[in-house]
Amino acid sequence: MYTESIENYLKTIFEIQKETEKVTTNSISEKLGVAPASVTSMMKKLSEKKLITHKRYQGVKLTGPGQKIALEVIRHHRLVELYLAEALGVPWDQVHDEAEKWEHVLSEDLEDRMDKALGYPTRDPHGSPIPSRDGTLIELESIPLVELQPGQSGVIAEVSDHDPDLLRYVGKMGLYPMTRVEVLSVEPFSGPITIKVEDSSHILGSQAAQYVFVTDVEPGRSELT
Amino acid sequence: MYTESIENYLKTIFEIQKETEKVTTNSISEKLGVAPASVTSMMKKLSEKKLITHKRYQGVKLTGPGQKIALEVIRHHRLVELYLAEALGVPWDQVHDEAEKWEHVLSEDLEDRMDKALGYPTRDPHGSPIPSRDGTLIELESIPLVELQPGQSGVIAEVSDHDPDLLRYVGKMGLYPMTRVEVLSVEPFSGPITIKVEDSSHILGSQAAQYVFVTDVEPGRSELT
DNA sequence: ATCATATTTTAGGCATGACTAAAAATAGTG
DNA sequence: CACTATTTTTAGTCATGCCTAAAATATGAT
Repeated sequence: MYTESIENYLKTIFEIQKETEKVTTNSISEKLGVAPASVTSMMKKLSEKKLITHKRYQGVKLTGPGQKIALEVIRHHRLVELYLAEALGVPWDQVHDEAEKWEHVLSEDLEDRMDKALGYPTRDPHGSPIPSRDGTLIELESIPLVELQPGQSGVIAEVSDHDPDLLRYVGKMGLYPMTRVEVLSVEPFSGPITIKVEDSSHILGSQAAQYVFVTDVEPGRSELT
Repeated sequence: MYTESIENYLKTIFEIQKETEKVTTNSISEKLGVAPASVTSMMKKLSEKKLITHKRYQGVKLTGPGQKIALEVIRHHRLVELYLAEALGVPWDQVHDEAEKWEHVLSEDLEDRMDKALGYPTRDPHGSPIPSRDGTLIELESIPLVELQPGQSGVIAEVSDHDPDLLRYVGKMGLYPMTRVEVLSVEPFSGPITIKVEDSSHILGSQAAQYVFVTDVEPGRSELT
């Protein structure tokens, strides 16, 4: 078993790897909230354990075993998030912080029991895919809501869970995964967009619309008029 | 917030205090599985934080605040045990070990949610009382099953959860809390006893019978014949 | 009461994982 | 290409919580 700290580093590296190709010391430092020097010394340790490869000044990359562990932690995290939401009614803006703690103390047995109780789910409350037990992660093709043209509509695939305030904000509009949303208008110069969700319309800041991802994009009604 | 280590020490001191009056360095050392010297240095730290009083070579005692924290940890532990058993079907011999980890990461919010989901319970799966949120613990009057005379019967109040093997052993006989058990015979020289649980009889070692506690003791049928 | 034994404490170390400050390597700009 | 700014690493510290070995204190038997 690895320490909580190691699990967090591996998870963080995996998440950065997913969006920026090159995983730098600074990016890990920022995301994890530790000093860059602390990252370097941990990278040395992870290299020795063959969980990452690390060329001095050149960033890091997870090895097979390293990625396996990262995915296990992420599986724990997302299963717990969903469990807390479904079984205990924890609001979706709170499940992330709780899962950050639980992910490290979840036994394999309890993982299985939760998985079963939830009916072997594939998505967490924010729409992120839950890795399978053998470490397979199926990413859903999706684009940021902010990129949709007026008249286009899409189905919410995923909402970034990095900020509870954002989740509460978009949650109030009903922007949950699986919900269809139509873009009515887009203000220029990265201005707000007007959207329609379940027959009521809302104004959404472009910043927030960057963190809401949609799939299944269709031309929408305005194309037909 | 206190460290996991501090929480474990306080919980352990509370548990020893409950059964032996004087809490010695060695008893803490054994129960916690750490060297006596480690205990001494932790006692120094807990004294400075006013969580215990400590006279050199004279044992320790929890202060009010120290006991409060101990009871919070125990409340977490027992609530989690019951939750795991009820909600996820974890067998009663496994809940203790899982709860040892969960008790330290349970937020107040989740504590409340579990408490509510369970219907504000007062006993964990082993029959131990769950302290209330304000730190009140109601001990049930009970005596070891081994002290019952042939013919007497009682209701299982509590089974020690210190050994999973014991729990599996007595569980197979149906010796769960709230179950009535009758002592049919007692072999001399601390020999095994014969018991009747739900119309089937079993032989129980005296060692095990020491860890099963009963209440509501009645003379039983053999007194009437 | 004394002396051996058991208990507890002190002293000194070690691993983990964080930090700051300073040095080294890289990247960007004229 | 040189020079500055940024990034990364090294060096040295620190707190936590554990350890062993040795010293101090307490306990119990004669």
